[in-house]
Amino acid sequence: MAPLPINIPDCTIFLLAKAYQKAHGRFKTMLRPYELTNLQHLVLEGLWYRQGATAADLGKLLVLDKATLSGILERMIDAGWILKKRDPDDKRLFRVFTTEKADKAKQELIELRIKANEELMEGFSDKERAIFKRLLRALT
Amino acid sequence: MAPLPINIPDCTIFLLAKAYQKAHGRFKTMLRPYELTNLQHLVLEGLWYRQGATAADLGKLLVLDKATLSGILERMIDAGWILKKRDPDDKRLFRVFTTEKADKAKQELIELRIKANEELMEGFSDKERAIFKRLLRALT
DNA sequence: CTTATATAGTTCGTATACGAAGGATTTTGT
DNA sequence: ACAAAATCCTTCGTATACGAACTATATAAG
Repeated sequence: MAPLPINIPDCTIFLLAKAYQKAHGRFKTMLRPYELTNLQHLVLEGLWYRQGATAADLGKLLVLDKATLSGILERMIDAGWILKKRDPDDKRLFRVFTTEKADKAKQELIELRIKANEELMEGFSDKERAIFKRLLRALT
Repeated sequence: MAPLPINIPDCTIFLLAKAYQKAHGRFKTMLRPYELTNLQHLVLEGLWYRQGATAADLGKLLVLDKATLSGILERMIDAGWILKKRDPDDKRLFRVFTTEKADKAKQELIELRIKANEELMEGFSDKERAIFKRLLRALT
């Protein structure tokens, strides 16, 4: 019954955490020249997909806590990546838009993410990539 | 050449982040009654595996930044889970040990992690579990 | 045996994460 | 119409993360 010996490297949650940690770290490094963090990049992609989304919309789309998003958006406004505009019809919410600065880097930033994904799975066959994505999706 | 339309849910890095986020959140909830965080639990398992490890050892074993570990160990000492003892032969380092409080909960805590892993992959077949772990391991 | 270098930890600064509480505003139920 | 409930967002508290600078100690080099 004793689940010993303990084998941490065999724990799937641990493996998942470490795979994420590594992928995150690599993309973070790639983003450094742009002075963007991973989440800030994600928010930009979300906005290019849904320009004018509210913070709540972004939270749902990107699966981010609204408290987390609040700080991220603030820093992105300070850095000139995005703009917030109060919705005149519902003064509780505001809508978020990318700035020209962001849009100028759009192609480059999207290609960067694609490249990061490619590098992440460069050792995987097409079949493995498909399985991996399917299993990850099943966990979300 | 234009990589549009953007499809965030198809980005493997995003899927990995969200799968991790969910698994992490679920285990966090399971740990709440013990007043332990995910990383604190991980440190305990690391110590049960390598009692008397130095912070540097733990950092290597658990793939944690030493700066991160520093704060975690401090809070665990305050909560009475672990102890630090200076190494008499090398006064730069100290060795970390679990306390009786931790050891009393050992079986329960290890079983909890096993249960969390089981729940995480309950929808996967044995074959899928093996593939998933193999692919995750390949990323680390 | 000193100086140069390497290693162990801490501390600082910045950026997530997220539960919980709070303020503003809108919608609902009667 | 109006109090109650729901929604949007901010703020606070705590816990990661991690690069960089710093202190203390140990080891290597000449």
